[in-house]
Amino acid sequence: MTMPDSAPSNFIQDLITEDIKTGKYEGRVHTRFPPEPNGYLHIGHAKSICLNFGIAKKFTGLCNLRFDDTNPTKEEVEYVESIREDVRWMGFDWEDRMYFASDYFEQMYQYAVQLIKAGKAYVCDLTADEIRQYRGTLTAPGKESLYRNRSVEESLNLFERMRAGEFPDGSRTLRARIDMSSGNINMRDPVMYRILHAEHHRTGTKWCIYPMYDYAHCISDSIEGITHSICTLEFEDHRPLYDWFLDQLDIYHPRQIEFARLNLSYTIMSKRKFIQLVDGGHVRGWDDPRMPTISGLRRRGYTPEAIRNLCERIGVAKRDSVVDMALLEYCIREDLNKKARRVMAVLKPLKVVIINYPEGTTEELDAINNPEDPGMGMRKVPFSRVLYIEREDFREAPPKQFFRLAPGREVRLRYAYYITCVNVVKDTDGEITELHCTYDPATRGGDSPDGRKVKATLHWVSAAQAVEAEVRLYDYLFLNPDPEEVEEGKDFRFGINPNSLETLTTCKLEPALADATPGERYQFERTGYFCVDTDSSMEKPVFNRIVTLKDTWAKIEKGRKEERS
RNA sequence: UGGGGAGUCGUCCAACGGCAGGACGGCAGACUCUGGAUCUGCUUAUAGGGGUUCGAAUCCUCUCUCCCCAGCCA
Repeated sequence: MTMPDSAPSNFIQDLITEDIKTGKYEGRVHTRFPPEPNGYLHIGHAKSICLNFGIAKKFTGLCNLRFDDTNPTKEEVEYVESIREDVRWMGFDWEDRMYFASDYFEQMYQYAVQLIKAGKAYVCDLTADEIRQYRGTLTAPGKESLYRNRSVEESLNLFERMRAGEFPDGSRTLRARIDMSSGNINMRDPVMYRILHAEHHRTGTKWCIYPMYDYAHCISDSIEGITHSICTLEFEDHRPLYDWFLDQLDIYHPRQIEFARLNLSYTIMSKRKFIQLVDGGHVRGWDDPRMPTISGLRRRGYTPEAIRNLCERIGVAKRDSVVDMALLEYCIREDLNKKARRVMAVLKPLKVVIINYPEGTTEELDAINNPEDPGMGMRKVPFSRVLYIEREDFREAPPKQFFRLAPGREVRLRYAYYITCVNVVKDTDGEITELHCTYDPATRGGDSPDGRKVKATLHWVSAAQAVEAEVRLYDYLFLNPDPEEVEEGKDFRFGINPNSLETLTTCKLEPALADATPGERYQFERTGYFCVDTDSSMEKPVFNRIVTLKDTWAKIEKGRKEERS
């Protein structure tokens, strides 16, 4: 795994460096990645993963994987499995340090008893509704619960019986006794434990009371000897509570540091909305290649290297920000440019007959597998009288700056010959069905001995040997860079891109692709990077377009279209 | 109108009292058997007003704007 030392520093590293200098935590650095196993990880989590594991590595410290599983009604083993897989795939190793907050339930219970004894916590019989009313508002202080001053003995007794299962869900809570008039609502006697007669994916039915995040998280960090507990901005005003519990308990006290979560243009990053996309049939599942989930990106063909690189490039700060999707695309192109084998594939085929090429003849031409890496070698590509080229590569009436094939024009077929279009064949509807071209035998391999130049080089596939395939072209899931920005009264689904998936079923691939296996990535020359989908089979290969190549001509055309409208 | 945060190129991140810099994007150009890659150049920013200072993005002050918080979710 590479995490170059050139990785730019950030304010968190600065704080840690300072802590090391002053001898806080004896110079140790120990972080954790603490997902709740209630859904699949997305690229926003990737930022946190890279940050936490990256910092540990940079300071030769450790990073734990810890599941924050304090809410049995939402959490499932299925998610812990997928999270483990995703973190591992991202290239990080927690070694033997995979923990669960639920591992610490007994200790948390004991600490809670301790807080009750110290008069710092009490059992409250208010209903959820009453608690809400008593909490006050953003501008008005709260009211103290009438149970706030009940005796330590009574609270102790009640808390014990809560654990024993004597009370129904929601009937009582354990609350911290802090300050109902605090400007910080989190400090208005927050709930520490609630009664939940629910089966937990790890502890089964052992518990019917479960700790709340604020109480569980700081204690988990403390138990694991975490030095720097890195979380997102919305927890900033929970920090006083984090500190309060640890101070009251007088136990080892990590430092919480908050950073801005990742947002990406043209996509969303919320579990709730992912579910709406999946349930609404807008995507095919959590691992749909259009989803910003790690599993979606993986299926799409993104590499861990590219995602890690993105995380490094975007930096870490406290300001809310939206990273341009173009940067993610840059990262995957950069990675795949070095690694992906080049191959020819015609997505939207147009038949070409080389009328002066002998019938029934096939020859093998040499092609380079990766011009960026000569070590990847060469391959043979069959050439014959009938070929396919890309429909887009021919224009009967070529516009200005269109260099590709047109009537009477000569272009190069990559690694093959120069050809000239001599005739356009159409059907009764006027649709072009095939092209007749002549080739120049002297240009075999793609160079002309007389030194004449052509302005375009086209990719092509020999018809007789072509492999048929399905190719899925993806576009952004949303039309607007900010999916939240929709018409008054409409929700984010109104902005879904209806054309985020285009399925092509008649694609022609060069025979080298016949035995491509799921997960393999290729560059289809001139069109983009593609990855063999998990739906793929020998009978019917399926490819996902990971990202297009930069396309100057497409940009020119797009510019013209916009000028006209 | 309570509390907590944040404001630097279009976007993201630097600059920690001393020439506002990098990356992506965009725009030009060079090169090219991928209109790819590569290379070169250009473009554009310190929210606003006061103050301190030889010197302010940075320190002080006032104002403005944006984000988060009223789950027995995390």
